[in-house]
Order: sequence, then C-alpha cells, then structure tokens
Amino acid sequence: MDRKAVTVQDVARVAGVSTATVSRALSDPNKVSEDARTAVKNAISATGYRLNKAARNLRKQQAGAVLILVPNLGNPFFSQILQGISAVFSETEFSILVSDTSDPSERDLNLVDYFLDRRIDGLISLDGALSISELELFKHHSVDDRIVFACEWSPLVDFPSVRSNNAMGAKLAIQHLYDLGHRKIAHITGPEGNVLTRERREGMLQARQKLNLPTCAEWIIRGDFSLNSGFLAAQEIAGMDDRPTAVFCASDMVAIGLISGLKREGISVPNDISVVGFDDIEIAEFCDPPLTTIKQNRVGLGRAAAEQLLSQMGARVGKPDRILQLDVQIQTRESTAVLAPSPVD
Amino acid sequence: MDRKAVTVQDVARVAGVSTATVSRALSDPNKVSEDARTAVKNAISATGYRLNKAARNLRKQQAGAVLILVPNLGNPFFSQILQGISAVFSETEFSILVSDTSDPSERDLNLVDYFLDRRIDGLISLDGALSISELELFKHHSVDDRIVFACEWSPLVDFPSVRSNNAMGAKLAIQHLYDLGHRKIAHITGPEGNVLTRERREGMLQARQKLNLPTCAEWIIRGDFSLNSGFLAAQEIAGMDDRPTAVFCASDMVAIGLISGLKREGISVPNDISVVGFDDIEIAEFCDPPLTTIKQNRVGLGRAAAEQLLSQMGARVGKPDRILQLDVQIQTRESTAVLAPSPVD
DNA sequence: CGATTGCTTGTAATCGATTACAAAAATAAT
DNA sequence: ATTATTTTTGTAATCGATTACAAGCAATCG
Repeated sequence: MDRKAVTVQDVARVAGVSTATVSRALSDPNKVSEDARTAVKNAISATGYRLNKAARNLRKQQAGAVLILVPNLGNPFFSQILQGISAVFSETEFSILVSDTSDPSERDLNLVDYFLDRRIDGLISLDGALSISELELFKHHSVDDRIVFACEWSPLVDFPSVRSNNAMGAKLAIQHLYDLGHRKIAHITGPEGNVLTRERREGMLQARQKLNLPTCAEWIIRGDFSLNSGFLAAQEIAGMDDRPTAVFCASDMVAIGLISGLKREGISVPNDISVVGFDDIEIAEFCDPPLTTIKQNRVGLGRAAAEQLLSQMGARVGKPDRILQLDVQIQTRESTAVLAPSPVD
Repeated sequence: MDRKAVTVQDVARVAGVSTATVSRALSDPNKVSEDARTAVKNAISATGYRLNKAARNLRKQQAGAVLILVPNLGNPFFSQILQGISAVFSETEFSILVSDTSDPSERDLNLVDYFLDRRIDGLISLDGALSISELELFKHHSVDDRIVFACEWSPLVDFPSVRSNNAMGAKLAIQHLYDLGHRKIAHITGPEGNVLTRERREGMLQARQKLNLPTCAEWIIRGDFSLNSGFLAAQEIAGMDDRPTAVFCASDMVAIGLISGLKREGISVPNDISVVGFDDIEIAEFCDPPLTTIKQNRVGLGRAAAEQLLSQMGARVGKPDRILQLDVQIQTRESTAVLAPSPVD
C-alpha cells in the first residue's frame, strides 16, 4: 500500500503550502495561521504522512532516546523503578534504551560513547558504582548535565540524584524494634562500598546511639543484599554467645534468606528473633511470617528521576533539585513481635 | 574540545581519499585497498571521528533498534529473559527499546506505528496477548516477518516463537509426584486465555490420563500466576472433602502463595501436601520449604529469541526455525515428599 | 500618506553518511 | 601489444525534516 514513504514534500503539495509551513505546523502550531494549520492537518490525514525520526534527529542533532543503566535486570527491585521511568518517557518523544551493567558483554563499551555517538540525549543510572574514569569522561565531554542517578548514586561526583531516605528507613526500623522492647539489635549490611549499605548502616548506628542501645561488634554482619547472604548470617547468629533478639536487614532478600536460615537452626521468627527487611518487595507479604519491612516508593522514584532528567535536558520547565529524597514508611507485618520476657536461667 | 562534529568529509580530507572510500572502508573493508584502509584508519584515530547514527539510519532507511514488549517489567521472570535478549543485541549495532504492556500510558499508541515511524527494525514480544487488530495491522503493513514471540505467543497467528516446552514441564511435575506415590493431584492454573495456562494444563491432563490418575473437577483451581491466587487456593483446598495430596502450580509465585496459605490452614508442606511450582525463580531455593519446581532456561530463551529475530532481519545467516522449543528440567527440593501412608480412619 | 512593526510564508541550505554511476587503474587473457 | 576483466576510486545525488533568511502583506502609528 503505502510502500513509498510520504514526506513533508508530499504533504506540502497537497496542502498547497511550503515544506517550511508543514514543519512549523507540526512543531509549533502557533507560528502558523489558522488556515494553513487546518490545510496541513487535512493533507496529513489524506496522505497518511508519518514523520521520519531519523531525519529529524539528524537535523536537530539529537537522539530522541535516553539510556537507563540497571545493575541487574533480573532483580525485580530495579525493574520496578524502570517501570516508573518508562511511564514518564512514554508520554514524551524519547525512547528508552536499557542496558544491564552486570552484563559483561556490555561492559567494554564506554558509556560516554553513547553520548558522543549521539545515540542518547540523557542517562539515568540505577547503578551507583560507575568507575571514576567513566565519571570523569562525562565531565570532560560536558555531558554531566544530562545524567541523573536514581536509587543509588555515586559519592565520587555530585550529579543530580533521586533516592529514598535510607537513613530515615533505618531509623524507622530501629525505632519500631525499640518500641517492641528490643535492645539487642543486629544488622546485616549490604555489600561493602555500596552507598545504600553505608546510608542504612549509618542511619541504624545513629538511631541506636540516640536510643542508647547496647552495641557489639559481632552484631554487624556483612551481607550483600542477596538471599544467600541472609541465609549464611543465620548460622553466624545461631552460634553467638550473646544472641541479638532482633535483626534489621539491609534488604528484603537478606531478610528472607535469614528467616529461612534461622528456621534451619531451630530459631523461630518472630518468637525468638524479630526480623525487619528493607524494600518491601512484592513477595514480602507472602513470606512466612509476612515480613515487616521499610517500604520504598519504587515507581515514584523512577518517575521522579525521569522528570528530573527531562527538566535537565530542557524538555521541561521544571525545577532543578539536585538531590531529591523520597520518604519511606514502615510496613508492619508479622516478622516482628514484642520481645518475649527473657527466660529465667 | 571536539565540539564541532568530525564528519566523513574531514576523515576523507585527512586520509587523502573520497568520502565514498571512507564509508566503504567502514562498512565493508574488503571493498577497499589495503592502502586506503590503513589511511582511513589512521585518519579516523587522528581526527577522533565518530559515525553519526542518525545520518546512517536516514540514508539506510532503518532504525538500528528493536522493541521488546514486556507484559510486566516488575516481574523478575520477564526481566531475566530481557537479560538474555540484551546480551545478544549488545554485540550488534541494534539498541533495544523496552516497553511495558501493562503500562496504560503506552497502551494507546499503536505498535505498528513503531515500525511505520521507522523507530524500530524488529520486535520481540514476551506478551502473547496482543490484540487481533494489532496483529492484523502487522500483517497488513507486512512487518510480520520482523517479529518474534518469546516465552508467550499468540495462538491467533503463526509468527515465529521461542518458548519453553511447557507440556513437558507439566509431565515432569506429574511424573515426579506419581513416583513419590501421589495419585490425587490438584492443579492451580494460570489466568484464563493465557497460552501458558493452556499448555501447562493440557500437559498435566495428558500426563494424568496416561498414568490413569483419578480426576475431580474440584482439583482444577483457577489462578492467575500471582502470589495471592495461590494464597486463596489454599483455603479452597483446605475446605475440600476429598483433599488432594499434591498440587502442581502453574507458577512459582502461585506455589509460594499456596504454601503460605496452607500453613495458615494448619496444613504442612510437604508432610500433608506436596507442592510443585513452575519457573524456578531465584527465591524458590530459599522458601520454606525450598520449592520443587520446573526450571526454565530464561536467559537462553531470551538469547534464542534475539538470535531468531536477527536472522529474520537478515543480520544473521541463520536458520529460520519458526518455532523453537527449549527443554525444561525438574528441580527437586523439599516441597515434595513421599506420600505418607493414609491415616486409618 | 509614508514609515514602522508584526505576522505569515516560501526558498534553499543544512544535518552526515551512503551508494548509483561512471571513470580510472590494475590485472588477466588472447 | 591489445583487449577484456576486475578492482579501486571519486563525484554527486540522495535520505527527509528543520530553519536561517528574506520577502510579502496587513495593521498601526505619527
């Protein structure tokens, strides 16, 4: 049918105007008279015209796309943020490209090349662990004003960033356990070097100090956000002389692994030990016991990051908040309980 | 620094050849003499030339991108397939665009428009539930040879498709339960209308028939792949007069919800009822009890779909298998056990 | 009434790579 | 040595939309 492409030339001819007028009618209708506008509109539907993106991009020196860097696509936590991002950009002229930073085959190509090759106009990174050399290339080629971090961020630079209030989350968790009577509270961290690990641990330490809780070096256990690290931590905890009565985990996955591991050790949650997670992933509600956790607004995080990037790229009038911190809430379920009176020895 | 773009013109001048030669040296080096090739190579690194994709795409009448339709980005099951797809395309000149079909804001734009607007060269759909009108538009504009289904597929058309052997999975599950002594086996289905629901249910029914297992209308319970549908099914099962001794679930999420629900009802897994899932999602190993399930090769599925699309788009020499079915395996864990001798009434 | 301003429009150059076509050079064949 | 064939190269048109510039026209002003 419409095999040969219809161009602005054709529309112009049918509408009886010039190509310039057609183009203007499309991009900025106010710049054109009422008459011309309707003539063009009619000609477009008569001819079945469709704008050629490649031509526009070439002329306007832009890409019409943004890149989303995801640390691990297989992780539902990230893919839900992606959902929020996707929702915002679907209403714009930008397409979204997705790249998995854990994928070794994508690792060799320089990120800045995406910009230099004019394949993207902007970048949202959910990965805070970009290398310093990469970050410096961004600055060197001055594309750093078209980058936003979401969820994670890099402490090496001060690029704009949208994040959850991780410290607040940690405080809510500790306060909740405190209110239930717990004093001996352990923490399973995320991987060393990760900003979220740091924020959550620091928040916890501060909350602890403020409440004057006892500390014990043993009670800070290194994890890595994974199920397995929680599972392994259970064995450590089971073997402790001075066993904590509650554990605040840096992620829900860790918490689930922990609970699974504790059961193996014959330790019951929440009867013997209360557990709090972080993230409120979907499955948290259906664990046994259902998990008390810190709920992040993942979709909102994605949306906010997308809006932020749009305004930085000049496609929005918006306000350039450099750092936007979203509140978190505690979602109380059944993995936490009032501290049982300590058994009389 | 390199603010003003370096073009083939510049490279040509520096190399002392024509733009045609530069272009040829880049796209098909064999078409150009050894001397010219090295001259161009040197000129490129001397000038810091980078090819402008928009210009190439305009001239070559292509998009350099493929679209991946994902039913739900928040679901790790799909995002892992995405990982496989992403790995393959990252080695090609194609970028991947991702769109979430559950996102209402993306719903209004016609998929075929992506092709007509030359925004994409190909499409991989993980969503089998595309509307008949959409599918017909694909055919009408003859872009149906640049589409591949992965995981799910549409029974309305015979587009190429890469899928797991779902019937085989169902058979493995039933056989496994049979071998453990179970005869009264229930099934929680996926949502009605879904192809995976149908394949898994049919596979189960066939296996049942072959093994001469008793049937009971009550034992086929409608689900929808979700945690919650499994949870609700538990109540149904608990209330049955003739209770099954094993349940084969259409997804791991259902199985996890079911186990959680059964516990509520005071029914123990696997002591009272054995449960088999489908998918082998990451968390299956860390459930309580760890879930016996049918393992799909998700990343392999994504890779195969990507390869298939590449060969259809002519970017690979490959073989055009219309339908590729990947084997599945049973992953035995602790949610299934030998049937306990029935209690003497 | 002539000059100034504002609005609308058209012409033609432009973005940067690809490639049809033809010419030139190198190689093989007679 | 001459012709036929192949390989290599260059010129210039092309892909399709945007926009700088200039010009046409009507309205406003002194």
